[in-house]
Amino acid sequence: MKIGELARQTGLTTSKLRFYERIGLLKTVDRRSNGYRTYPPQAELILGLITMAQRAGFTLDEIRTLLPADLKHWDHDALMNALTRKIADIEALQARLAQSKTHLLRLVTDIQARPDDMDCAANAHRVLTNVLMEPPENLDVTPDDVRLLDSTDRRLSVSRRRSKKAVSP
Amino acid sequence: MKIGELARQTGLTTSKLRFYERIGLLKTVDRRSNGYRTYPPQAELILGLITMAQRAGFTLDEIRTLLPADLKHWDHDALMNALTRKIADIEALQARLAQSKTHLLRLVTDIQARPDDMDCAANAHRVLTNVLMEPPENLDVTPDDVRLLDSTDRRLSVSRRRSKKAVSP
DNA sequence: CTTGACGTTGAACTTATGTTCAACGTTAGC
DNA sequence: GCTAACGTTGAACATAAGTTCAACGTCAAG
Repeated sequence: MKIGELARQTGLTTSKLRFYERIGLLKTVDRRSNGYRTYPPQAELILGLITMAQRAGFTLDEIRTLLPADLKHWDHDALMNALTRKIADIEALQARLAQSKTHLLRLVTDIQARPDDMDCAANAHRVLTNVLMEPPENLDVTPDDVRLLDSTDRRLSVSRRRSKKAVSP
Repeated sequence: MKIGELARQTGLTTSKLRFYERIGLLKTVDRRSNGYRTYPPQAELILGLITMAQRAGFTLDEIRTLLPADLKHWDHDALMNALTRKIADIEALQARLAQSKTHLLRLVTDIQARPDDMDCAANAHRVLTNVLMEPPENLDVTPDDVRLLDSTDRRLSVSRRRSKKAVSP
C-alpha cells in the first residue's frame, strides 16, 4: 500500500503518516525500489490504535513507548500501568474542571446579583473583591500532563484567532 | 514598585511580568529615569485577576481582550458572554473526559478478563478487535477552543475540531 | 512527449506560554 | 571604588503535534 492509499484508508494526512514515521511511532514501513514508501495492511490497524490512544489522552510519546513492535506481544505491566495512570490523570482533571466550573458559575451569579441601587463601577469593585478573596483553591493533586486531542484537527479555513506579533515600540 | 518586588508579591517570575507586558496584557507599567520598570500597587490586583482567569481556563489572549484598562469599567456583555461560553466549553470537556475514562476503564477490565485458557497473544488479539470495533464515539458538541491551565502550567488542551477537507470514502 | 497526479526530502513555520542567555547598565552597602 | 544584587534588552530555546513549502523524482494515460 502506498502512502496516499493508506492516508485515504485511515483518514489521516500523508504528512501525518510521514511525521509518525519520523518520530519512530510508525515503524511498519518499507521502501520500494523507486523510493516510495510501502505499508503492510497491518499499518491500518496500528494507525487505528494510535488514533484511539490519542483520543484517550495519550501523547504520541507515550504511545510510542507502549506500542510493541509485534501487536501480539504487549508489555502487559507497562500497559496496565499507563492505563491506570491515565485514568487517574483524567480524574484529577475532572476535579479541576468541576472546580473551575463552580468558580465561574459563582462569578456569573455574583455579577448578576448587583443590587439595584449600586452602580456598575461599585458592583465591579464588589465582585472584584469577592473574587480576589477566594482562596488559592489548592488542588494539590497535580497529575502528569494530560492532553486530549480530538480526532480531526484540521485548521484550514477556520477563522483562527490571530496572535498579534508583539507590539514593538 | 520595581519588578522584583512585584514578582515577590505576586509569586510570579520577573520574566513572566516582562512577557505579559510584551504581549500587551499588563499595561500598568511606567519607567523610571534609569529605565527601570515601576508598577502601581494596582498591578498586583490585576495580576491576581490574570492568574485567576488563567486558572479558570482563559487564554492570555482572551484575558487581554476582556480586561479593561480601568478595572471599574468592564465590558459587561463581553464578559458575561465569555464566562458563559467558557462554562459551556468546560461542560463539553467534562463530557469528553467522562467518555475517555469510561473507555479506558472498559479497556482495563477487558484486558483483565482474559480467559484462563487463552494465551497472551490470543488475548491481545481479542482485546484489540474489541477495541477497534468501538464506534468513533461521535462527541459532536463542538465547543470552541478550551484551554485549561493549572497553577503549575501543565495543560490540557482541546483543539478545535473542524470537519476536514476530505476525501470521500 | 507532455501532463497531472502522486511521491520524495529537509527545513522552516505554527500555537501558547513562557524561560534562558549573553551582554550590558544601575544601585546599595561596605 | 568594589562587589553583589538587581535591572535592561533582544534573541533563541522549549514543548507537541503536526503543516507547509520548494525543489525535485516517478508513473500512467493520452
